Amino acid sequence: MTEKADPSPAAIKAWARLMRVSRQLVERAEDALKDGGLPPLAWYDVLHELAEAGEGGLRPFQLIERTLFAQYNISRLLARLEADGLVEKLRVADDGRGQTVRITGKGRETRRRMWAVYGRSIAELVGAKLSNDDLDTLSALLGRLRHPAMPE
Amino acid sequence: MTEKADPSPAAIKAWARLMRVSRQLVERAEDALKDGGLPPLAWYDVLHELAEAGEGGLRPFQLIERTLFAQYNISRLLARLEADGLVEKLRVADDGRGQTVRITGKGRETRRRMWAVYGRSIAELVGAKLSNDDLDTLSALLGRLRHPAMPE
DNA sequence: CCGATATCAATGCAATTGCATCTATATAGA
DNA sequence: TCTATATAGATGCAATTGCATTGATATCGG
Repeated sequence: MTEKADPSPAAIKAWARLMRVSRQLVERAEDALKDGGLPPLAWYDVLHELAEAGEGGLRPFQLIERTLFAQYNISRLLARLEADGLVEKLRVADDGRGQTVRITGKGRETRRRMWAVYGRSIAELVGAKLSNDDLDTLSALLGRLRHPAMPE
Repeated sequence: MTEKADPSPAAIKAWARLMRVSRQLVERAEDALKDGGLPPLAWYDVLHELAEAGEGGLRPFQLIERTLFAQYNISRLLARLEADGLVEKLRVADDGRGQTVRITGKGRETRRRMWAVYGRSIAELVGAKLSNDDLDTLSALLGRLRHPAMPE
């Protein structure tokens, strides 16, 4: 019976805050990267996943699962990263359709330089605003908003 | 001395959740609107502000303050809204540079139809996942992440 | 083995975004 | 008043996004 109910005021407020705050924070993190002459956040997300994945690399569709970017978006983002020499694409033996994407040394270096700025943004924008207990509470609440069957 | 510190694990986790969850939720709300043959969320944001503003309307720069959209973005969004007959632009007497933007009847109607879908998304994606107490806690925590000197 | 269907990834094209700049009016200061 | 600067908003152009589709290989059912 709660199927089509209008949202409660509390839900609307939480939604509005979530939308507004997340946009603000993204914008500020992006600005910090730009000011540092560094690539946008999206590049970091991909480089981060690839760095975690190690030498084995990842298939593009695995990046899609992990980052939530659209397929065409990953396809073109990888093309740009490759053009910049930050990743390399390798034919994969057992699947003629696909490829494996691996981060390069230059890619790791770029990721490190981005993290110096990005990590600082996170520390300032979030770490400095809430105690660790509050941060954990926030993480837990946000975790309950994830779509079912989402990793991490 | 905490100036340039790296972010704590708790901060990183909260940041990651915030980025991921907010993107997921936006995407799902956008999808719901699309499925209903309705305009994107950005239109709702503007129509909502204009509806709240009433007959007096708002100046574009006021919309920029309220919605956080970039100036060029508002400029073109308003052009599209006007082309669709959802808003109208009025010369304003005491400032020859500017204009006042007012929502039309059709604009109000569109906003209503969007809310039927958008509100339901909020109810499902947020209202159904957390108790009102938890929603209030979430709002409070997010509120502490706002950039200083931000409205609502 | 064969055709039907599913999956992986790329891409043409339209719409939107971002950046830098531009026009026009307003305001401040000499 | 006249010039310099600031503010409001629009816009040309490049980059990115979104959508739909395509090409290529894999897999499944018979």
